[in-house]
Amino acid sequence: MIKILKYDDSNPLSIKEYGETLIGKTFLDVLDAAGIEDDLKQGIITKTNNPNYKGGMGHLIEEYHFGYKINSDQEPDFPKAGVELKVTPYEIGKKGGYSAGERLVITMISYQDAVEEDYYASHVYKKLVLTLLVHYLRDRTLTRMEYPINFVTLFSPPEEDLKIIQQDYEKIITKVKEGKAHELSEGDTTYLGACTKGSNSIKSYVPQAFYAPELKAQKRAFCLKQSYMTYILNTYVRKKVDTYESILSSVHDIEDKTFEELIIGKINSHLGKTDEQLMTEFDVLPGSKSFWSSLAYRMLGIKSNRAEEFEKANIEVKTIRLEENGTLKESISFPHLTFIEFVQEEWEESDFYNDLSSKRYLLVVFQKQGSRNILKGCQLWNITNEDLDEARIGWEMIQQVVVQGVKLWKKYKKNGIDFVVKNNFPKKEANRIIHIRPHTSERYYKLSDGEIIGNNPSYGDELPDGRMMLKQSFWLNNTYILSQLDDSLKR
DNA sequence: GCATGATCATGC
DNA sequence: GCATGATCATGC
Repeated sequence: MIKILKYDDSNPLSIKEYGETLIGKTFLDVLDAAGIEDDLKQGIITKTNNPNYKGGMGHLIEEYHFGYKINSDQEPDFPKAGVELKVTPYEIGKKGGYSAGERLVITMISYQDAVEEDYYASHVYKKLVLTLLVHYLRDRTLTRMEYPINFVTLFSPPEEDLKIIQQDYEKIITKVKEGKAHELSEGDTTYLGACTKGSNSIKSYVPQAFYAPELKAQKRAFCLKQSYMTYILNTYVRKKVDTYESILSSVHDIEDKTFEELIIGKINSHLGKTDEQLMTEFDVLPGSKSFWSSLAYRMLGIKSNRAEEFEKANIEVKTIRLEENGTLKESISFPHLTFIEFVQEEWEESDFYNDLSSKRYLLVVFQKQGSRNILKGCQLWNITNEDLDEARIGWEMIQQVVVQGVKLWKKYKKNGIDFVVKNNFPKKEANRIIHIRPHTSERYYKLSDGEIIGNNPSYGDELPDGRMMLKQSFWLNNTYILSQLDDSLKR
């Protein structure tokens, strides 16, 4: 049977226009519109509603709206038009913010074949240079078939982004060529990442057949990072104008150096200056909470404390202040956890894992010298897979304590009146990478005998057994951060 | 000297 | 109202 397509599959605009007829429909509506017979329909619904059928949403649109059979070859979905179709979720947060629900997977990284050296001729480039983005709202109170499709957008990354993506691409294929695919991590790069693929991490390790057959590496795919997709969603899909200042003034800034070199160069051009000198130079007032961060952003040429590229790349600026003797007092905090969710999480799906593995830091290092702080330099840092695995052990130990029931007891101070509430979480030295600690304005506990400590329950977090404990956050150990700094920053 | 529980203070 | 950069106070 020859199927007549309802659009011109060699014309991107025609594909887009036909795609736009999806807007306002749910996945169920799409099936209905396709006139699928009832008995067949029930099977499709069951299959698509199964959360383990990850590609289900996309397959349904390809097959029942656009009317072509899915393929897993590396060409764009509409080869004659050079358009790739991506069906991808977005979410609306508690405060009304829109964010991408997932990273956008482009294509697998092959360990079987030689890498594609020429970026512009690569499958990655062909697939991401022109994409029809179909965004549906992932509202978890509904079944998958009830999710509404609300945006259809023909998207091409801007020139500057394509250049940064090229630099990311080179970085990834270089590691693969060196037989170091096992060292790949999504945090290594700026917009284009090497994300893990395959549900069970043990099973998804395969030999690096072409470049290092004796070494296994986790299966990975090229992807556009979730942070990047969130920016695209808000700027190009929803067309909101609340954009951030850009570090790049044009693509020329990164023609003869990489984006990373550009960033590091901008900071390092101020090497050896004191906080006082920088303060005067950039007219930043001392005493504010954002003082250190402001200095860093001004050195990058940004007037606010947000930069477009950093939002897209999920890069966080952290100023590190070393003591005169070279030690580091502060640890780095993460958002507080929610115990009820925490006890049910698997490491690789956990909030903390997602945060820690996808985040990259621009560490801007100062060292105290007398009453001043001297700029020692900066470093783009993200955690290695090995250290991530060590963090997992710490995380699991903490999780075990919550599962078994945290022990809480009062310890009175010498005055016999004041007390602190102690707990049996693993101590900081129990794990090289992370520890757990509170991070709130006040304390709040509800003990097993019903006694309440504190005034404001919003500082407490419910334990699985109904008691409440002061909200807790994961922290990267100060000693670990210090160990990760380049030697040149510590001298 | 440092870990740990706690809290201050700012700014989104 | 809350998250988070920053810092404190106690006690081992």
